Amino acid sequence: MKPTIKDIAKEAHVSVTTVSRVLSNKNNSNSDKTSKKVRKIAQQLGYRKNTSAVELVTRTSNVLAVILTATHTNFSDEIIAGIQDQAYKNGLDVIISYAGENNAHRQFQSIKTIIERSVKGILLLALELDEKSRQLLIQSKIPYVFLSLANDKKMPFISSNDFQIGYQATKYLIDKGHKKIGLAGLDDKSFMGKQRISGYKKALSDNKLKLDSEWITTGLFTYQDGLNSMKHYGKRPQVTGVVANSDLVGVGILNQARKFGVKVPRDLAIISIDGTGLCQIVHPQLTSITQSFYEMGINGVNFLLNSKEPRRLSKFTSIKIEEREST
Amino acid sequence: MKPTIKDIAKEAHVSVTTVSRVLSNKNNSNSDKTSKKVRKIAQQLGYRKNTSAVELVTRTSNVLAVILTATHTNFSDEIIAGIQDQAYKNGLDVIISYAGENNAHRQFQSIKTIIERSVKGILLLALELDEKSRQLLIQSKIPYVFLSLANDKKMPFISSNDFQIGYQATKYLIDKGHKKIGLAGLDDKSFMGKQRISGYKKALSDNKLKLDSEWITTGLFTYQDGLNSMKHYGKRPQVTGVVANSDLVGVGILNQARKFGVKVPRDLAIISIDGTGLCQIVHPQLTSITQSFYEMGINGVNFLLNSKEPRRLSKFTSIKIEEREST
DNA sequence: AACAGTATTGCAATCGGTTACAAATGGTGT
DNA sequence: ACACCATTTGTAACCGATTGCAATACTGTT
Repeated sequence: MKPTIKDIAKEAHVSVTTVSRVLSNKNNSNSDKTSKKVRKIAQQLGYRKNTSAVELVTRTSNVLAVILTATHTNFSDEIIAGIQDQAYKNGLDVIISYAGENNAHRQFQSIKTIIERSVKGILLLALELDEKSRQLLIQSKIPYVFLSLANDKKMPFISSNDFQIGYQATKYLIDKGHKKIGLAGLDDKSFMGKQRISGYKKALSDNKLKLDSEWITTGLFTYQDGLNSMKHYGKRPQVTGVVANSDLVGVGILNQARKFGVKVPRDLAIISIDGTGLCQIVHPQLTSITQSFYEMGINGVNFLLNSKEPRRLSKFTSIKIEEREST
Repeated sequence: MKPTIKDIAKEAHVSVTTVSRVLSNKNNSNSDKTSKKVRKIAQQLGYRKNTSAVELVTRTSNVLAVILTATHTNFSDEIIAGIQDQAYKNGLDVIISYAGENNAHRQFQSIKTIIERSVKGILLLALELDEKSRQLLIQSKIPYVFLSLANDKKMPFISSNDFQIGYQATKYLIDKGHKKIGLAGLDDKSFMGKQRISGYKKALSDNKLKLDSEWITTGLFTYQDGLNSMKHYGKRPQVTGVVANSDLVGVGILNQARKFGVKVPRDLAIISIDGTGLCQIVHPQLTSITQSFYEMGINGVNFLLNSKEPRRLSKFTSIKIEEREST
């Protein structure tokens, strides 16, 4: 049987109270001698705290939960790194749960499991919640924050400003002299997609450029969507520049362009949104609007730690343009 | 305050025992009428089980823990997908903890945290444990299994047969007519590295080919190691074929070769070990020894579920060669 | 030596569930 | 009406920690 504080208490001829105080570092009130003795015996017995018991009695837990989709958002690693680092600094543990992809049931299950562990906070990564899961989450009263995906439901989030992303990316190509600019691979049903489209349109109209709705291709930010977009633009592309809505889309466009014999950047300029490592290992390297994913993770944790009462939050992290070889 | 079974009991005019039985589906012994009533009230009150309490009293948990490094992450997604799917089928929850990269302290911390939650089993992904962490893990008596990384310490693992990987990859190039074959980017200190080197050497000697130790470059399976390896091989490469020890290494070699004006596969053939999606989105697409990562995840979970008493396991999952454009 | 004041320690209740065992209830056959 | 057994329900102990409060042990002062 695994040793408990009772065993230690017996061995050390003290009460469990004393053992508990020593082992949870309330050392302001125990003598050095006793502390040392208790710690030594705990060590000898190979004692491990039972977290369930602690959480039960203290009614708190020092765990942050991250929920993400399995959809291969290749930037989630960066966000998670930020979360982990910041959590670690604050003595918190992190547990991660994959909610399947677009599987409402699994999503619900995942959130339910998390809630039943009464974690300290929940970070939702690039996750679009269906209504039922959303109710569950709100009802739980556990602080939460969406990362990387904003939303229009008045739920707290930290993300890039997607209007700005759409605007800046487009503006960048305009400044390079392009007049026919595509926007590829985004989900025009999502809040994020709408924002980017608005930014894109605004940049065009601000510069007195007309827009052809054929230039916008929809999708779910995947590699395949990139290929499809390029096929749509054609061998003699109807656009001279394109804003790829994820790095994978960018690479897809790039590869299909190569197949078509369309030279990048000579015949087609590409600017890719995200700026993950992928941009640098393809050829030509992709110019990108780089998001501050790591920072999103950091900020997300900070927000949860300071939110005693549920409060509103809409925070944008910075974006920057990194020019590489595709423009 | 969050409702407990006591609240439900009061509301339903039954005892907590009854509520507990209903809500944990021991319905073999409760009347339908009571069950329905209890469930309805639980629903109304927005009741959520307190997992800590359950785990405390039952002394079990239905959680599997995954520990991984931040390092060679580009195949861990596949393994995790396998783990998740299989865990889900068995009604288990999965929590994931990143142990930092090569940070012994963080590794130890991570394992300690997991153990204190007394999970049902631990899956260690591509993780090389230092001695202290290893002791802790063994001492905990919790079933565990290493995935993707074999080891010589008599600890259970599921991985590919790295000797075979080294052998097959080399043999493949030999069959293509290559006589000077490099082995790039592996850690020759690790068990895995040693196995691959043995396989590589055996394939050469079986075919009466001599070996030049300059052809083996060491590293930690990173993109940068790929670049370095190619720089080492030179503009007029001393090898005509190379076995890249990870997809990232393969891409690194590819890109540096392009910079050198070395044409792949004409001047240099590349076969890459892992076979993740990356192989298909670079140009030319990389031929690969593809590992069964998803299957590793499945098998890992199954092993943990069947291991009442800690037992030995050395299981190899299948590998296959997928020919693409780089050879 | 007595006493106040402070530093340590221990008692016992508590967190929210589960479960062995006992008690109550209900149905059946005679 | 009663014995008998099966079904359903309840009582109370327990899991392993934390913590308010009371009890005890020390310390220095007069």
